[in-house]
Amino acid sequence: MILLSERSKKVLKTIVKDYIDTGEPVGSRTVAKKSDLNLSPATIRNVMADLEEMGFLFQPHTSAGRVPTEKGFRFFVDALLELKELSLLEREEIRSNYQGCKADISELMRRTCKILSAFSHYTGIVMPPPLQETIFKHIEFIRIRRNQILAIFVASSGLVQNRVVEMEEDLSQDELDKVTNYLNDLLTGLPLREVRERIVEEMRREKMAYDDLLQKALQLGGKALVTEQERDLYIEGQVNILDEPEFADIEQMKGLFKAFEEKSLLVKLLDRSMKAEGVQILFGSECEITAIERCSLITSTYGQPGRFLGILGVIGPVRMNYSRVIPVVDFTAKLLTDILESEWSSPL
DNA sequence: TCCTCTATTGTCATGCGGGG
DNA sequence: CCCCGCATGACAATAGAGGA
Repeated sequence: MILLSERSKKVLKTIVKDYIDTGEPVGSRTVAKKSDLNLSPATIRNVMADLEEMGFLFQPHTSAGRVPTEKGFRFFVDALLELKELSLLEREEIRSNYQGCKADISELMRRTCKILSAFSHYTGIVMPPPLQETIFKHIEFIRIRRNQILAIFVASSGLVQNRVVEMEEDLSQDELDKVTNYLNDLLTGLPLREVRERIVEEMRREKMAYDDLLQKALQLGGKALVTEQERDLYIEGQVNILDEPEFADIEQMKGLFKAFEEKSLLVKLLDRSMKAEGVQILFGSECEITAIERCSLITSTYGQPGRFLGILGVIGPVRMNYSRVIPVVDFTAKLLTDILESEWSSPL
């Protein structure tokens, strides 16, 4: 923990706040006026020089004011930030956004993402619960053309997933209906992570019975349901970031949008944040992704402690209104947890 | 391209108050 | 009474912005 005098803290706080408001470097005169310290600009300058030496501030050029560094922001959010509680009205407003989508998990995720983006005015991201944890409810196969079958999987959560499966051998729709019935009998009620074992086990047994169709059914089920751990990511409100002057540079912006597009990097980053409970803040370079190094990421896990289902958050400029966005992320995560606990985990 | 204007800085001499 | 630390106002230096 870094030790700073009360005065230095106040100066730093004033600078960070002002910088968040204006986006402009902050000069000693401004600090002298805006802080409740009754000191002259020359005195503030000395403090600012100290803070710069310690790495909390930096100067874009000699005749400019100071801008907080990442370290400055980090100290600000860790030690100086006063959170502004969401008003009752805002809470109600957020809650009302969930009306009527509780059965469908992808809709739930999409709305959560929209809420995050709308209430923060930045970019919302939500990583849904891993498919592995969902419970098998129903599967349906439809023949599209020779060797190609559309698999429609419905989880008890309401999640629906479509996938096109290639089969070496052709199956008629009639056969597929039998396959459908067989698999539904076999798998209903199982969490997806147990489906693989069940299929393997069943294949071994069916081999003994030499039932060709059932063999194929199991093969098909395996292809449709057993997936590598791919995780989807919902992103909403990318455009909001364009309003920020920091991203006026075209190259910067391109990189940022590319990062939004290939989600795998973000997924990795979010996975890392899954380890800790509650609200977390990562600044630019801490994210270890060059494209978003001018951004910061506020996340929170959702689900019960010890059994997190996923993670959600907001990406915005480092110069972000933390006192507002942190409560939005926190509240949304808790609300989503409640919704999932009451609707989603209940059997069928 | 160059010049002027403006904002901000660092530094320095000065003054003030407390402790020895 | 002197010394020390600290706050302050004055001032020159510097660099970006904007106009000719």
